[in-house]
Amino acid sequence: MLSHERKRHLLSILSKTGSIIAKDVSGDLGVSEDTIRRDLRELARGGRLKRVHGGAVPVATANAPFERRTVLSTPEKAEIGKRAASMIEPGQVVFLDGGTTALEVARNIPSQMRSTVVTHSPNVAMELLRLETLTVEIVGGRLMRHSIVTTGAATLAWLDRYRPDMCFIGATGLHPEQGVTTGDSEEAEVKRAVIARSGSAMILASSEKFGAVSSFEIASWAEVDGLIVSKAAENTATGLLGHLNCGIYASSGR
Amino acid sequence: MLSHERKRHLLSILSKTGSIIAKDVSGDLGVSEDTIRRDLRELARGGRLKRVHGGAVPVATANAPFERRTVLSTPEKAEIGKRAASMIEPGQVVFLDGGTTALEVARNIPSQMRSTVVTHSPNVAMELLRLETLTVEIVGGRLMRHSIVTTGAATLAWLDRYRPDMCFIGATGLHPEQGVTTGDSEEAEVKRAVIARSGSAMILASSEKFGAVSSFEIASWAEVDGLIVSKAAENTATGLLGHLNCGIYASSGR
DNA sequence: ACATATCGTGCAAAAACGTGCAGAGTCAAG
DNA sequence: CTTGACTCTGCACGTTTTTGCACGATATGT
Repeated sequence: MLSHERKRHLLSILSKTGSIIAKDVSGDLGVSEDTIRRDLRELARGGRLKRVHGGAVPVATANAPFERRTVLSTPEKAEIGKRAASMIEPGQVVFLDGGTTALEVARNIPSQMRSTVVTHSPNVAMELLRLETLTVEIVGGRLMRHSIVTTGAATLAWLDRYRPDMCFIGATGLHPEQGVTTGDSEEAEVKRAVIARSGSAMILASSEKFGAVSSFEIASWAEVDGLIVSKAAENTATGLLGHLNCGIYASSGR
Repeated sequence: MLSHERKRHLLSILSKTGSIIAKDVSGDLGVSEDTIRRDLRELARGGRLKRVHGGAVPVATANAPFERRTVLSTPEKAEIGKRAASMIEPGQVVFLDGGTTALEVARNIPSQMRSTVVTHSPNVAMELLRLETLTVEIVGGRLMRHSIVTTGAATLAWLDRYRPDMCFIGATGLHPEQGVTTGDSEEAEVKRAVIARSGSAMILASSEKFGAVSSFEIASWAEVDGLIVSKAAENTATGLLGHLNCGIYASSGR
């Protein structure tokens, strides 16, 4: 057995069982403990594992950069996400906005779904990679630190290439007279542009946005095709916005 | 038996069993060990395999199923990342590739750095958001599931808008004669395009890539301005690639 | 604190290595 | 057909790497 092979075997044991006991391995491989110890020392020098008395353990998993921003997600948002995801048909091209609710949409797309999702949010895109049969496209541009979406002239120019069947857009204000609004002008521009190019426009509407108005208009109600709300918020939504020519799609509950 | 035939046989053994032991093969084929060793040396020179004491193993790249997940980041990559990050000057526009080593570059950029980083990898972009004073831009396109970068015609078209001062590019093969290579043609195209548009091109070179050749060329050595390596790998790098007109930038150690 | 297991280092034998060289085979020009 | 240049292969020889063992030092557990 080649020494290189032996080292690979050691790393493989480590990743499978989480630890190495020098004596056991030396028996299994039919070489002396000294040899195993030497191998372990060299691997440790290369930082591939951590040497301990009696054997070795995996190197400290201090680097867990994932989930660096533990997104606060509420049950309501998850419910909306599930309802929105259920509207996606195979073969469609769908635009998905950024934000926590849109992330919930991504999380609830059924596996094996065969369609194309376009997004301008890197963390939504990362979440979508979970789905093996999905085509994911990212719209580039300058990345906004707070909302984790791309915006700006570049993003707008890029968007011009897409004509999605449907889009799911987040908003911070949903007011019967003031329309759909959000708090950042750049983001509002992107959302406007997406809605203008989409076959149908769905707003992800968590209940705390009802009746609120933010500084920048995304769309009037005439431009919006549907509102996705939780079951608990259905009545409130209908009371406030039901007279508008805009479908209200409520989740069936948990 | 012809030497060419023998070499094919060697490669076939390698792909089947994952390693070659010179003595065994020489016995099976009825030729001397010297001949096998010569063959192995030549194949290694061409980057088709990696020579080790006692025989040969596959060149360290794509076909390592279990290492893919476990070896997310090694100390060597972190070291390279730190060295690369230290080369970024305030005010510069820098392109950062995708991949684990590039991610380490992102992690090691000092806070308060005022420059612009362009990347086609959403997870690198997410990491860069840590830096409050940095401007981050994403190059859009179709997202590759495996490598987590965007590629394709859209990405290439978009790249045309950038002229970075410097770029940091990952690769899976670094061979004195075969140049810089990687395992996916779409990714190779993007890397090529970036290098062509950058003031200077730096390759993130972890040691297991030395002497390896992958299927698609990224650049010849003439097009590359520098190689970033760990301290431990500096001598190997100089020995193998030092004669090329290409700077070797070693980290100062941990 | 003491017994036991494990560790690191120095050392020597064995295995594998690279290199130079010579014989055998190949091929093309004369 | 002969000759000479060339390549491929195996062998000899000195060098390097790997490996197992001995021995004193260090860590672990009761």
